[in-house]
Amino acid sequence: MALDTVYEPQKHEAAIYRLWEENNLFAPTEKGEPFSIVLPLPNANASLHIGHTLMFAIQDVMARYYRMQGRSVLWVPGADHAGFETQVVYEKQLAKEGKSRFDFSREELFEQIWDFVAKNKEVFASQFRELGASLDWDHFTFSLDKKVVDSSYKMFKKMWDEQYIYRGERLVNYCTVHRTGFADIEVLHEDRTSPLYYLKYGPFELATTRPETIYGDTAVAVHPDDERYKKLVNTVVTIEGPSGPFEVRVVADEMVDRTFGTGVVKITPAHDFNDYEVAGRHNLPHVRVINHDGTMNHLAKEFEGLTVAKARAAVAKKLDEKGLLVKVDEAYKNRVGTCYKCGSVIEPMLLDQWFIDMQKLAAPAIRALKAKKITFYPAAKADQVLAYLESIKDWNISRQIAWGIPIPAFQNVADSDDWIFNTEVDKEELVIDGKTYRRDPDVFDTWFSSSQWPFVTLDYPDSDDFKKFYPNSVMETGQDILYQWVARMICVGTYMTGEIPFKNVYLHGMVRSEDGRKMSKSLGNVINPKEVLEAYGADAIRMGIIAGRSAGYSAAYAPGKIIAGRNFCNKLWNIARYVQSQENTASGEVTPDSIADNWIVSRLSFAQKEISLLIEGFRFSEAYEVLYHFIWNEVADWYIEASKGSINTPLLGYILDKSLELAHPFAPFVTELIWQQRHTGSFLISKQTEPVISFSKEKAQAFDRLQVIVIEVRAITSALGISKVALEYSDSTLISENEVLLKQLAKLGSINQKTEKKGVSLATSSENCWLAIDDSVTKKYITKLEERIKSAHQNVTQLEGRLSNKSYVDHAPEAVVAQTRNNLQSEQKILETLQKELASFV
RNA sequence: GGGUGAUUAGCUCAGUUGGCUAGAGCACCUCGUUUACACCGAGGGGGUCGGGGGUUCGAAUCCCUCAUCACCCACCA
Repeated sequence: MALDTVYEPQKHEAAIYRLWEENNLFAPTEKGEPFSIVLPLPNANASLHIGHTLMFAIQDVMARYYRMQGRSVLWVPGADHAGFETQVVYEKQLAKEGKSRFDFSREELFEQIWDFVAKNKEVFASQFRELGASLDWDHFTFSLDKKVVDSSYKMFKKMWDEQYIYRGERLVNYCTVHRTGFADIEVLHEDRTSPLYYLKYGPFELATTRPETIYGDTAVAVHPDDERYKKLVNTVVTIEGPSGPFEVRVVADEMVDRTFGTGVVKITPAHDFNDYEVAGRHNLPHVRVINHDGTMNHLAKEFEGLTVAKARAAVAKKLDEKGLLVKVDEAYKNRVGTCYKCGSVIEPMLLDQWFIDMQKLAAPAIRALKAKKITFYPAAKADQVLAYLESIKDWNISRQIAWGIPIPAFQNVADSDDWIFNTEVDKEELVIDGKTYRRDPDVFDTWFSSSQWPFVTLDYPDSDDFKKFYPNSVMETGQDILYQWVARMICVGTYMTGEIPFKNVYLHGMVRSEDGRKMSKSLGNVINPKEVLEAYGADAIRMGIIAGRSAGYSAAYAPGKIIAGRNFCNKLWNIARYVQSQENTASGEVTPDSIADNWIVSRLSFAQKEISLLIEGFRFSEAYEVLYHFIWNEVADWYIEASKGSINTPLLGYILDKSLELAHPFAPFVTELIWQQRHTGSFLISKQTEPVISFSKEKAQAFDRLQVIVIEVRAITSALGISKVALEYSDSTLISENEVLLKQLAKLGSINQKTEKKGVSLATSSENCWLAIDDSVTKKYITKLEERIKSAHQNVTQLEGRLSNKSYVDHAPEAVVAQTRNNLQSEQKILETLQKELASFV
């Protein structure tokens, strides 16, 4: 069968994936040490982005590598309902139709989003396949699957019973546009310029960025040691406000910074996190003046119905009119919490929510981390997680949205403190013992379900899968969700199963745009992986995205590396074409014979060991480099070229097969495709790696020495612009025994044994040999020769300097010194030869 | 305000415990159609490893310091 000269991935990739899938080759094997990894579940609301490519490439390299090492590999695919995220995407669609989520009941909305997501799940599952991901599709889990919901309910119940969960009215980060609360970690803090208003406030003057919340003030705070205000502490003072006088208590609290403004703070417990805490310490009432939609309520008197921003300006104006506004610092800079989806200001809002006591939940996780039970790549991330968990605050898990897992809790309509656990969430009301209970309309934070991923996907607690594959071998994910996901999985996994959820965490950085900036739709610098995939193929994009990346670091998307990947596939393809064209004739035993044979087997042996070490050490980019170099520079450039002189067909076939094997984790499609042409009825994906055949070290080293001759001949002939030169030598068995090989590799005209030197000596080889070049041509060589002498001279001087340093000889390890001596000796010999050469010309 | 990281060739980046003359891909220059491959082959140019100081026989690598740029965390009204 004649193969195209250029490899076209588009023609073959889909068929190869189908072949794997139809033969059920992604499923874990019965035997073998388990290796398990769960895919960080992509959001079910969007298609693939370039970051996914990196994630898939790394994880698939591991899955395929360990599968070929005989491990029983389970790689679990999934999709996240991504509650809030997805609802926002869907709301945008509704907006295009002129509708809003508030036009529907939560049940109606849930149904609609369900249909919307079902379509998307199909789309991205097909995209995983296009990248060659060897995921076990039978284990596919969607975060709203029954088993995830059941597990979430079980966990909620356990936490409730064991008092890890409490319900309470707390100040919560709230987006008034999306009308839901968030966890602290979801809030984006932005630098903003906000006017700082200096107000006359009863007997005080104070600075505030929020004059509109004055209607919710229930105290004014000063520092306990502040002499200026000491007399007023614990008194009740009358404040003239925008709509008339009101009374507040003066409290002393350490929180107040005496140097800021006037050292006086108005306390609005219902709308500020600091003030809320002050109120807790001093037993102050909470007065809510802002509605959930971000407008002022009736307590704001004539400002009722205005948005916060409008009310702020209006109240300030009113205060000014009443002579209560002292001054305004327009250039005041502060940090403001914003909604990461719409950018609107997060309003601290008093809400009844479910919270997890994180100090309690994190304690076992902290112990596990301190005991170094989980290894992080990069290692420094372990300390970051630890620091995060040690200062963690309680986790608000209630979300006021439709798209998510309904919270299985019902409240007694007659007694607001009476809550019961019940999973009949399809009912709005339950009547139990004559008492009526109404369902909590909220849903869980998405991360509440996804934090269970390592065990819920394995059907914890009784399944064979769980027993075999938990804890997971590796958690590979983006460093951007270290806290949101990785930290929570460690907490939740340890809490539920009593064991850490995974042994290793490998974090990849972000794929930035070509200019090094963040990729974002608004900047218009997003790379669409689908286009790259279509242009270069999956193998190319996988290798290109892995190349030159190390754990935890973000790096720019580099198209040159994708092209290199594409070229590498073509190289493999053409190596195969060549080998197969030679194989038509003979078959026989695979044994290294010539020095080239032994050399390539020694290089193969080195590459196989090195690649293993690097992959197992999570150094994927370096493993890829070793592979690339072995196949391109050693197999193709040296061994195949050598084979054109004298060929060992069975060994050549073996080298090709082993190359395919080593490359398969990185370039699964092209390697399997070639494999299928060579070995019908067997699959490279499930081939088990065996040790490399044995070879003669002496012969391999002889080839090294032959290479030295070849390299110098090429350099001299290239510099002089001549070809087909005759090589002459005396007393060299290396040359006499390998004339054919040498002639082929160095493109020599002939090789002859002579007794007398006439021509240009080869300086770097220890063999006595020279190129028989005419005197008229050698003249041109003088300049080159002088350059070489200069550089050799520099090397000799440097090495002599090092060796004449007594401290170096005394202190450096013997091997290092010996190496230096060797280098000096060979450099001296080169210098000597070159100088003699020059002398003979002049 | 704290913390972490980065700065290596024109570009994008590697470089495990300090140790051969600091590497790769892309780009660049010269030559080349030879039994796979021009998505190619051979040869070549290009770096005082951000600046300064220190430790050491020896520093891209360890320490200090400065500069620039990222990112993360935090309750400054």
